[in-house]
Amino acid sequence: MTDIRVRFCPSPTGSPHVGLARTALFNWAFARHVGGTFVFRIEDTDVLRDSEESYGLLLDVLDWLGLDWDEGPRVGGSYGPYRQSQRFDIYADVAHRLREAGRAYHCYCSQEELDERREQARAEGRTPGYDGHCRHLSEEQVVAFRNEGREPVLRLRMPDTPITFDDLVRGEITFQPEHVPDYVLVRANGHPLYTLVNPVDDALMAITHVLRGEDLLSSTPRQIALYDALAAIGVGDGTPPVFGHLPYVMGEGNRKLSKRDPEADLLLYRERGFLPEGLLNYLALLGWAIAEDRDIFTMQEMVEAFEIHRVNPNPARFDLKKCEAINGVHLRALSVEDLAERMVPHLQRAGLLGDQVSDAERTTLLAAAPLVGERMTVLGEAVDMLGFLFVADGVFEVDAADAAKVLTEDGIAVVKASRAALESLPEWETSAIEEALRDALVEEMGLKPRHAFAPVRVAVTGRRVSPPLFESMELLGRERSLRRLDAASG
RNA sequence: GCCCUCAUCGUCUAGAGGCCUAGGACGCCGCCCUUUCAAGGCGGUAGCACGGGUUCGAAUCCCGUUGGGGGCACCA
Repeated sequence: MTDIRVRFCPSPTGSPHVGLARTALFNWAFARHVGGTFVFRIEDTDVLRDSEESYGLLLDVLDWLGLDWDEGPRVGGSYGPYRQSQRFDIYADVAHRLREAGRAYHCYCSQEELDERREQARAEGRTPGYDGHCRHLSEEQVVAFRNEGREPVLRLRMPDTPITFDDLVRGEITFQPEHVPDYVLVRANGHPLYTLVNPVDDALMAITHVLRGEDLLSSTPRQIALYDALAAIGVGDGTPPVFGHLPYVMGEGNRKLSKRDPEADLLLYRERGFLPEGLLNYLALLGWAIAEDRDIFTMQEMVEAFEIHRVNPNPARFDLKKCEAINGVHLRALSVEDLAERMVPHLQRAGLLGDQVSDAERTTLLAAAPLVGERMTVLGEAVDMLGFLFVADGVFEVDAADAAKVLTEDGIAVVKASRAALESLPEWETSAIEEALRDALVEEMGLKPRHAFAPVRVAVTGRRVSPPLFESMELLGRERSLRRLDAASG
């Protein structure tokens, strides 16, 4: 084995989902760990379901996650093109030669006939797969079918021997020939199927290792058989890739996380402000562990440690809570500058910042970042937490429910007292503010701290839950803070 | 129905025959810290699906059962 080549080959349908990201991650980590080549191929042979928008999203999301590829769209490579929609002539040629060589044959059975025989087989307790009906048609039969106007599909002639392979995560697996019937490579309308194009491109692109979801496990013997047939016509060397079937990522209940599952939409995670490194770290935990007592790591650390045979074969439930917790750890590890920078798009989307961030706003953001960093699990939470700093006074509103709870008659008295204590403060900074408020509210009014500061907090930040109060007031500035105290008193 | 596959706390996992009185993490509960909320610290809760073997010894190996998942397409 010289050059290790792995591929990630999604179909551009719908919105990218987390299962896809996990597969991409494991392929990527494997390739990087062994110093191999990571190929990104687009399997867009399904004209009905594939979309250009989806294709764009795929690139977008991989970029966001930082899973870079060595060959594929945009970067090219010597095995291109990397979009299967641009390779139809290759498949047509391969299909033709497969038939010439007798490794595949035309099948004229109609859908109805197939269904009928399948039902019958099922009823009789036999394996319901294709029965090899058209395996050995005579010239006359073919002519007769043609005359009926039938268009044939192309089927691979499967060997009548068991097929065994050594799965990287599951060990040795054997399929008996009666359970892998001759299957369709090319539709009657001439369109090649996944079952043909996927192995053909793997062979043509010299892929050595295939890591994919366990849903493809039972199609593996078919692909191995095709590899052999392909070698017979000079495509590839007949050595099938080594397969490794990754466990499912399950959703609520005990179902595979499907594209329709809202929890599965990767774009949603980006919108909510998950960090790519946080999401990836969590995804890596679904079937793999870096060490006995550790689950936080960087992608670089993952690459160094990733061993495919250490992947656990059992399906994993996606746990949003844990995903958030892991993300929170990564978020807290960010530098102040980095965190501030990453919050910007979320604040912009909420309309709290404009397209151009002013120097003053940036300064505020930098000062606020350490206050909120340890309070967030995803970046999107910055909107609620920092809104009070960036919203114009005219637009600022106190949360009604919080006001009702805290800005009672007593509460308003507290607000008024704090206003009085603060208005002539010589220096507007955190410790001075704290000292003044403690003197006025805790010492003089005899309030417990928690009761003393709650009304002030609501008046100034609009909520009972906020970043630390005194720091927040310093950031807000004297003028705006006093105005809000006034507004709450009135 | 047949084939394939999986099986450790609620969840993700560590465990490659003795290091296991089964470890870690999330969650949950309690305490500490505390201007709110968090973060942090400390402690607690909870698991080897079942039954047979093999072995001096099994969470670990074998067989079976049960349960889950996937497949048996002109989907991927």
